[in-house]
Amino acid sequence: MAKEIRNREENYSEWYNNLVIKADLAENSAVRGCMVIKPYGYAIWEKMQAELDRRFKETGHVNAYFPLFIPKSFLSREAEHVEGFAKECAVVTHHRLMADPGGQGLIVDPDAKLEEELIVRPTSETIIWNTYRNWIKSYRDLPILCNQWANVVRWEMRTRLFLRTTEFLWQEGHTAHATAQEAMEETRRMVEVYASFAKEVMSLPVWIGPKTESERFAGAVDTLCIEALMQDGKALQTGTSHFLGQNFAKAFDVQFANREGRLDYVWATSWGVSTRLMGALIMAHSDNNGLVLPPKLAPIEVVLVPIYKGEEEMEAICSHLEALKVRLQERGLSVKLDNRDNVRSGYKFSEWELKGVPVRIAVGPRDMQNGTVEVARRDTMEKQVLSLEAIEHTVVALLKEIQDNIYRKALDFRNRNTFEINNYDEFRERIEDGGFFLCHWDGTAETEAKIKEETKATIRLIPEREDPKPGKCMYSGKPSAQRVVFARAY
RNA sequence: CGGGGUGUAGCGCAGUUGGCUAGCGCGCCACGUUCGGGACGUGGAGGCCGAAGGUUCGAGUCCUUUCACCCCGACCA
Repeated sequence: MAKEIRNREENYSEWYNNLVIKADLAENSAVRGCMVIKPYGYAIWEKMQAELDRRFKETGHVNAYFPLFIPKSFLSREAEHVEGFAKECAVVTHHRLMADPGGQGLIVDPDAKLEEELIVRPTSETIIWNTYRNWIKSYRDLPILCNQWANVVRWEMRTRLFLRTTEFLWQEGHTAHATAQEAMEETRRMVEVYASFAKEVMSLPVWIGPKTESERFAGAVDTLCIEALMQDGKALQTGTSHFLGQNFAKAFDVQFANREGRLDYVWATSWGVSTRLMGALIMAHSDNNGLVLPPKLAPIEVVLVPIYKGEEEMEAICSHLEALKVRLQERGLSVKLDNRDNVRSGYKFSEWELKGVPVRIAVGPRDMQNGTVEVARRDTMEKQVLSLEAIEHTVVALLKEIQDNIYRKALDFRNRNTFEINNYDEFRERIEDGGFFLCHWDGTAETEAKIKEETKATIRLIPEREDPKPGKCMYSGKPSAQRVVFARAY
């Protein structure tokens, strides 16, 4: 299936777009580069939010909320941060509209010009650190472990549903610590939270590791990330966790009295994942029949479809299914009984497959007689006729099996598409087919830039190995401490 | 911002060297027959042909301008 998709790589964008729209997840809005997340798509996001939030709380974090608007001067405080974000921001310059004196409509009231422009947040480090200054006086105030669920705006030149929209939803954690070590541990802890979330909830295998200097977040000392492989062979960064050192504390003058009574700057981290995760989910698991949702993220885990002739039979089967629905719900499952009488069952089958519902149970007159149901699983498209007895146990077990199987499938795909390459010519050739490439690199930004220029491949991360094996850079032949992960990326 | 493409019904499209009443499929509404993998028949509703200007007896079609969207780059979670 994956191969089928990759064979039409030139149409992958179209495939993805169509899938998103047909599966009723999202559409383009009237506003440039923004998207409308439709109810079915948003339900998936809510499930992600709930799972992530639970994990954040488990690791000692609390939620808070900071303003949407950031005074322009804040953004210019941290030099590298300016470089990274200044070029792509939405700016509020006025606070009032007025009727056009010359005709119809509204114009911006020229008298309502703001003294200092406000930036719609592209990320919240600056406004948060400006706030933290007031919260932190002593080591006793630390650590601060805040997260916020918010929307941010980045005026990217090119947009794509879920992957790169002008406005997107995300969570951003911002923590403050007394020591560098504590902050580094936090950075590590959160990237691990993302990785286990990806694996356990999204059924998505990811690589973990630090970025190279050139790929780092603007203003970070170190950026850890998770990277996943999509079915067209391209990599997707699905989460980041940054060790910010004392950069923002210095820029916003956030100092605290330590145990020895001396003033020191606070150590910081920030970490985030966004609605891009939805894009990853779609591109990693879907097949040509539509979405394939891991049960833990499926808004509907089980759909019940009656098969009938005539009103009488329909009523009998539907009331039978109502009872089954209750039985399944009592097991904590999210169940939909599709009792529409204006479409036929075959139509319903296709529609729920398109939406990625993991398990479908169909019941017709034959089943009514035999006390059976037809159970179909979305991941493999297999069907089997089972006894109605203890069906709820079977379904619960099946959902778990599907969750695991989707992961195994994605892991297998990634393993089959991860290559160790030593020769640059071979690399150039093989990169065209996509995948992750483990190669030696001399550690210089120049080599990294050359390779990117010549092949469009970037270093996604430096994988963490217990015993890194040294070698020679495939490009320059110079010594390399270990292999790094190259890929073409979204 | 560069290169390519597309704008005609809710969606997907056709529309000849300009020609008179703008079409098809899907969907929608009504009725009937159907119903174990995207049903069928009959009837019906739905369009300033992206926008503005021009050429012409006549423009969906030709010319100019403009806007929007999509794809490929640069930018990026």
